[in-house]
Amino acid sequence: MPELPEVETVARGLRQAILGRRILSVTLGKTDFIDDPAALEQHLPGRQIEAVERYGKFMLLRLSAVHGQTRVAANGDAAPASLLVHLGMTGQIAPSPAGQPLEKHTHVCMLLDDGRELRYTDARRFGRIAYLTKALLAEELTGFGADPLEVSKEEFADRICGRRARIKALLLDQSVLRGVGNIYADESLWRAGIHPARLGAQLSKEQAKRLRRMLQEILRKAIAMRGSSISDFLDAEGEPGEYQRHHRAYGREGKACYRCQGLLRRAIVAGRSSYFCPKCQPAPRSRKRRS
DNA sequence: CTCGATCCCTGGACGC
DNA sequence: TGCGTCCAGGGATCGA
Repeated sequence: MPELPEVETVARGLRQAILGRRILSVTLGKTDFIDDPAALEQHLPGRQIEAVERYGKFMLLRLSAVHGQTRVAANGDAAPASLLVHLGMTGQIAPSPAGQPLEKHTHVCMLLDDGRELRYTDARRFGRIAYLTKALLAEELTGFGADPLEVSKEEFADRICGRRARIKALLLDQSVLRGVGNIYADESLWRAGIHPARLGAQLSKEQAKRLRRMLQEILRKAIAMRGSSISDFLDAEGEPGEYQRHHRAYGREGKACYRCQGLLRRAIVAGRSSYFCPKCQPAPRSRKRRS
């Protein structure tokens, strides 16, 4: 479940590990989650990894132009480009010595110029990998919402308070905020004392302000602790994160609330399991049937 | 605009 | 031990 903090952790690890390396060749396994597998094989070799960025839950490997190519394409094929990586639920990307046996579910291997291989593994293949030219990348990144760590309180309120969708759905909506997933949505709602089924429009300015502050605090702390490892998240060094120890809501159904000692509940909100404290996060007036 | 349902996929938990 | 079933969930898509 890599969300913003986990993706940020992986991106930082990759930055340390592979910046400046050149990709020599590409080997593919299953490719049904790759936009255009042939493009990877064709366009990655010869390019240098110049930067690793995070955009929401995406990672962006910025690739150099191809130099010394005898047949430089007129269609911009040799120009700088990017590799877009989304880890989905179970994606992992990390360098390992080229000789090392392949982990199960390894679907992309990029041989680097220092004898290592950058490998992508993904059991469920909910992830996504795409080779993108500058124009395609720009197109790909339109329609995303604000970065939750950067968003001002005014913009946050604007994006939330006018909406009739549930706050949980809004937090998960990547076109509202980019990078928040189920764990950090629930954690921030618990901290802010807001029920996940409250409508955006039902939040006061004060509540929106508090929610933003809690969300940012939690995301920063989670990044500092290298993310949450629930089932199988590992960073680019193959290490689990530590933030799961600080979860106050996610996965705590039936356990005592850290604030009021009441029992946490789980309900499906916006199609996702949502954990909350019925006492600290009072339910909205129900619009429909409900006991 | 917002909703729920469905699909993608595999591993792990659980019941019998 | 082993099988079947359910669940996890980010995102796309479709119909209501």
